[in-house]
Amino acid sequence: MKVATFNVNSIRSRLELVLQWMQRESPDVLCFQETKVQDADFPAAPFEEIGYHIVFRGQKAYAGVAIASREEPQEVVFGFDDGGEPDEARLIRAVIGGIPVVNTYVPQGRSPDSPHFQYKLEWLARLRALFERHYSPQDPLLWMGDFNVAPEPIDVHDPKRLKDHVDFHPEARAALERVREWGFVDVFRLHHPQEAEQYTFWDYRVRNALERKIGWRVDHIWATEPLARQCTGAWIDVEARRAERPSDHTFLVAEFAVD
DNA sequence: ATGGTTGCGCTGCAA
Repeated sequence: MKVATFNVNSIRSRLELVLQWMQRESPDVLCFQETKVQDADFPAAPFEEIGYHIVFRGQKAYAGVAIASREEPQEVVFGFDDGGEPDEARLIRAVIGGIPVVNTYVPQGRSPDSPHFQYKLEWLARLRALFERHYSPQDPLLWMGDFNVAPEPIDVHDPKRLKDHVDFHPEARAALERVREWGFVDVFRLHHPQEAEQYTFWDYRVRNALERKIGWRVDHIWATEPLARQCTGAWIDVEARRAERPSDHTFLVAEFAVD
């Protein structure tokens, strides 16, 4: 099973890039974030035409998530079910080919002194509680998406300078670590331990960021142990960031030896 | 690089 995640930064602006990538790479599951479109305007037909099911939940202008899959997704649920703000445009879960998949667009947080940053920290705590409620670390489970956190110093281009950035803040890293402790393995790091300058996001505002290696590894594919043991490889498709009208993120891919 | 770019949807906001 081949799975991938991509923050598209508008599914409508990135439609051709995405469809071409899918036809070339033929993933079984592809999770999207920042689709930036309300459900009534989501371009579902093009995905169906190339042989994929697509489920999505979005809103006007910001956020929005979707999952494309070869097999029909089962048990599709949007948002949190803990009685708080469901935040449906940031969280989709489903069971695909018998494996539960959770796709998240974790809130960015804007700045460390902002209420939005507190919301981000709470959001990650709520997500751990959701994993505790619905899943077991002893069973196969995939968590993938834009986590908006670079876990370790090796995952950013300048860890000293970026320590107060919301995507590399000690509190954000600790909040993500709390979720990881529940029972996840970062399958990219599993296959590329200590490999530096492996990024999935480069800010549009930084000129020649890709060439200058000014990036962040904030998109992730994490699996529970029994599934991680079956992971045969993981990689970042840097070429897709060199496309004509690229997203500011790129595709992260992983393969598993399961049917 | 306390600058810069992109997308949405119409004016400035989010990232």
